[in-house]
Amino acid sequence: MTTTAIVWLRRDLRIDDNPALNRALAESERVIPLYIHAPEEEAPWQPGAASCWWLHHSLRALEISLRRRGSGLVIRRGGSGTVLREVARESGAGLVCWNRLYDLWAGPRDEGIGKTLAGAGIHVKVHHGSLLREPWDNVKDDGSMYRVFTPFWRRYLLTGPEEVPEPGPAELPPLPRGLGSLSVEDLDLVSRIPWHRAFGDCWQPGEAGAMARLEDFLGRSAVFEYGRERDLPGQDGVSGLSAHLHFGELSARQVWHAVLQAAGGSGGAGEHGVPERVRPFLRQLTWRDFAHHILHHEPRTAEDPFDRRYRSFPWDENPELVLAWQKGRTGIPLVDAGMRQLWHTGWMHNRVRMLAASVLTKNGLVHWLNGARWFWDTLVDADLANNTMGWQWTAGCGVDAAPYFRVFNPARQGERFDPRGDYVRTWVPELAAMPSRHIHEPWRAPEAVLRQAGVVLDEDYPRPVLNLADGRAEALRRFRALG
DNA sequence: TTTTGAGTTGTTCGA
DNA sequence: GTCGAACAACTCAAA
Repeated sequence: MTTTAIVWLRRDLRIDDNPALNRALAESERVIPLYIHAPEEEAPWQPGAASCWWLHHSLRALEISLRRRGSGLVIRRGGSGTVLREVARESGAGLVCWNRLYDLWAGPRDEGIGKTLAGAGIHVKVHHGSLLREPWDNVKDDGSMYRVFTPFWRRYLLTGPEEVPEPGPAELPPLPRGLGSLSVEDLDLVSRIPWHRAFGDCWQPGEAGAMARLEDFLGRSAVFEYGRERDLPGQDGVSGLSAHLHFGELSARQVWHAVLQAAGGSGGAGEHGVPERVRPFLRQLTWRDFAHHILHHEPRTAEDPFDRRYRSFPWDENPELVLAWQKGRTGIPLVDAGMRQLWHTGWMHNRVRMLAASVLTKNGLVHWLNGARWFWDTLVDADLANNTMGWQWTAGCGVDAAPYFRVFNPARQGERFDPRGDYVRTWVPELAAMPSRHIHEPWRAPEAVLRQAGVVLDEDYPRPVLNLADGRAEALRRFRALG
């Protein structure tokens, strides 16, 4: 029996259902939970500012709960391979366990580190802990990847059940004495510019916060209304678990099984193991697996259109539009509401993400990567697989993408999904007194209505900085020319 | 082997 | 006001 094992924690910042941690505990007497800060290894997609804020708080939460169980968290900085060898040497560890990451930079890096450690006589165990299934497990009969979601999802239903989560330890062995560690603060993750000051009111990073959110989502039965409510940004109809899932504060498996349990389903093999009333939500959860499936099989798509024809698409440079879009000053209320919610809370409702992306790429003809990079920096749930898939879907160049002619109309979207204007009123307070009929198109409102609402266009709130109809027509021309 | 039908998230136009 | 058609091309699995 190996006496000391290192658990290399990355984006599995939890104690429950952590296969690497359980493995280390099963095979050794002493266990060292280790976090290595090496953002430069993640280039060119180093964590953005909002992600770093989340990471800071998540690490603190993890450290506290590890200590409560009798252990602690060792934090180091430097090349991951080097630090792992150092800590192994200092502690005499003969085993390193981790849960797999799927990012393009992580695969080769981890494989290299695994070989180096093995060469130094250290055992390595790699586990599956982030997705419902490994990206290579849910493939077509001929072994190739899926390009359409529905068949991918159908296969989940037919070939379930999903793995059951493993309970985590109630107690942990103490850390070996004398192991040096940085503090979370030393990592300097939180920007000195306090633009994230409201994040703490919205989010509780860490395993306990993740569990509380899941329990709330299930407890108030929102999961059963998800099919209807998830599209309404002014309502509390979604789970809000995205960032928790990204950092692995809870696993997709835990969510899957908790939902099934709440629905009283067996979760057994065959489609009927998944009750109808939780299918809409579990289907969305499976989209996360699908995004990782795509990026695993086509890693180039983080920056290159999945549909290669789009490489020659004539995007426009439009820095003024990009700036207005980022600041939530486009003059299109629903888009501005979303962009301000993003800036303020580090998160945006998915319905509005699609609209904001559609306006930037299809009305504004700006390359989707401009939007993807902004989201990357400002979203607390920024995830390369999800972000890439979402932006390429909207731009029309991705897997199972929106057809080029599907261009969202912000006013129509507002009527359908924010009919009373609640969401706009919350995030664009200068329009709060506008009547619902006109709130999504203030530039078309009669003078008297504007006056009554106390809105002076271009002073209190801008007119649209782009002509939606012209942009749409031009986009359709260019997309058609591509075919 | 070939055919067929369906496929996350939409809008506009004309009858 | 409501309704269907048009706006492509391609993937996938079942027949």
